[in-house]
Amino acid sequence: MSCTITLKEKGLKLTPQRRLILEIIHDSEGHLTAEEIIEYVQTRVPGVNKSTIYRTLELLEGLDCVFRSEISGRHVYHHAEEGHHHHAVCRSCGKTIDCDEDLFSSIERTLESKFGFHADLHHMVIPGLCRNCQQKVQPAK
Amino acid sequence: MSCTITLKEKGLKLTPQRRLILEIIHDSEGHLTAEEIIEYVQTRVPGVNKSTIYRTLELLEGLDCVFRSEISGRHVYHHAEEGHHHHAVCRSCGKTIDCDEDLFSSIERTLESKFGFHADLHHMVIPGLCRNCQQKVQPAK
DNA sequence: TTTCATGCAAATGATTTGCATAGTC
DNA sequence: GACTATGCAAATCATTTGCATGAAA
Repeated sequence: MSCTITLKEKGLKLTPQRRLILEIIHDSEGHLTAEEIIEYVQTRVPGVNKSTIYRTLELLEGLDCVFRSEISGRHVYHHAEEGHHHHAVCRSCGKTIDCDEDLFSSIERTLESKFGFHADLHHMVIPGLCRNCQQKVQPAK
Repeated sequence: MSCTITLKEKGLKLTPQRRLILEIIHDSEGHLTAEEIIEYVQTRVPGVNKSTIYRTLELLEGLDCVFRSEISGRHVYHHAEEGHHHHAVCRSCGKTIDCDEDLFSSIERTLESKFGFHADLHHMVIPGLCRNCQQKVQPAK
């Protein structure tokens, strides 16, 4: 993994905890919330502390090994090798659809030319309803 | 204000606190964070409690008197009469540019036809850099 | 005079931080 | 052995909640 090399180059240590966290993010397609990562880490190796995981994630983000974004205030991570892209997330079932990086590029161009605003639309989370959940009856509650 | 009528119709009470909060949201163009609203309310009437303000905002959202969205985990409100629209927010100076409601409509169409995904892109917050801040030298830190 | 709303204080929940100890290089 | 990383516990910070009191209708 390129990340382990990056760690070494920076004089940072490759601890078992960091290996494990890297491995988990690496093996998952799509994004993981910080909580999911904590859960998976602790399932495999009980006793690893939350703080360690948060600190590692912050570190890896700084090294551009993982990208971080936010879904309703929570941190969400995916590994950098996936490249930038967007997620359409179903608010009913949670299913995620990965979308192309340039989905928003026309909007970036519009904002640039209209307002001179340089938008960062690199890893958007798009809320909505997936095909299946649209078909379910939506109770008026 | 239509909101006060809505309150009465629902058998809800029009208290001074609610009046004030409505007035503040109404008088501001653009969005306000919950914290800003709390600050403005307490400047005008010291002693109004945070919980009251949060509860009122929640209530007003339920009545569709205000719209709520999120900027980096924080609640952000604007009054409903402005209609749906989007904000391009400069991450350097905080300046906000209001954008047209249908800025994202082509993306909505793309997601719909490609994946059958029904996106809710009603009140997006678009991070980026405004014209002025792009011109400032970006120190490498 | 009966709901509904407020204030207060305490709870929440994700994330962060200080500090002593332990592990990597 | 030096310096970094970890675990633990306590601190944050925005938001929420329970409950007794107070105010609209």
